[in-house]
Amino acid sequence: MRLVFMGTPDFSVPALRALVSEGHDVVGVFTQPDRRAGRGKNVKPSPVKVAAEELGLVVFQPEKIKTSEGIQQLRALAPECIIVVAYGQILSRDILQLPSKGCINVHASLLPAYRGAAPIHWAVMMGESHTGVTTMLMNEGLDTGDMLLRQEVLISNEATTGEIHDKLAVLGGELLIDTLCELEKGRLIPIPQTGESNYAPLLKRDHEGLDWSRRAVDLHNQIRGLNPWPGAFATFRGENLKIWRSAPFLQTDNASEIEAFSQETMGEPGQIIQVLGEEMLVRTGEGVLRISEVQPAGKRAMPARDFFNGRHGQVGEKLG
RNA sequence: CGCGGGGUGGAGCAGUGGUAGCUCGUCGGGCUCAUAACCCGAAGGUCGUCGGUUCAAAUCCGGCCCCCGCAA
Repeated sequence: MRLVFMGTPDFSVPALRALVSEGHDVVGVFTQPDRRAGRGKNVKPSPVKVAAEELGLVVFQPEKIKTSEGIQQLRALAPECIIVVAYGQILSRDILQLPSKGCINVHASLLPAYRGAAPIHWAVMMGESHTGVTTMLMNEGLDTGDMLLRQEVLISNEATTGEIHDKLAVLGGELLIDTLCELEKGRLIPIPQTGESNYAPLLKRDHEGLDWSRRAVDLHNQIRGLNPWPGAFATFRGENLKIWRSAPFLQTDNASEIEAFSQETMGEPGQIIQVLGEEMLVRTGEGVLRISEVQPAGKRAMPARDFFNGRHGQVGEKLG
């Protein structure tokens, strides 16, 4: 089938590669323009652009695809179907109607849950036990089109957004191939999205701060949900401190730790109860959080104990 | 030239001109029913790199390499 692919970040790359290796005719790839990004503000191509060029595909990077120029480029390619995987631009009605077989989107959630820009982050942060990928026929709403196929995955209690992201990126590619296969056979039955939906908005700075009066489990979900990007942070002696790895304290843990747990009644949320092994034990609004990996500004990530040692930390000091 | 922090024994840090120190770890010994707790002792560093200033540099000056936070 004659396809146009639209995508931008790492998440989109496995899908693009899958299309090519399955022999689909990808006649053009649309991705966001190169932007100044990172330290030093150097211009960087998107991951999709890098992959597309490596695969020898033609790349288009309109600033706004819905302008007449973008639409003309697209029309000239005469795609039968447009595949969209995290492109980052809204497709207007005339674009949606351009391909005869419609526009298919791969979205990283089990729709209608977690529509929007950051579905994986939010699913992990909310402590969901599972999530998945869904393919759908795009319409003008935000992730509201009729669903085609879906694939579920489990989110373990320790899983990070990064791990789920990588898993879903690959599964998304596979699901896309299946979807196209069924589409060609005319066997797809679009299913309207019904039931409760919610949104997973773009992450903002205030989603990253840790509030120690929350429950240890919730804090842990937030921490792994923001790993490896952008990272949850607390403060120590007024300086920002990213918290990368944690675990809520469990009663099944060993005896010496239960002793620590008993001290929970003493101290306030955010207070460092003690340092055990590589971990700092911190009192929260409910339960104790074990913090194992942190990163001060300007430094690389390190075991919590090393951080504590280097600062000559005192038990009883508080994280903000 | 976007803003900024940093490269010091295995780890994390202190140390702004006069032969390097702290916490942890490691090794040996002791205490203990026991311990990641406590006590005693020990090993381990060309202070990122190249060059300059100086009687003398981790500390001052210049070049280079590398790591990271913010912002995007």
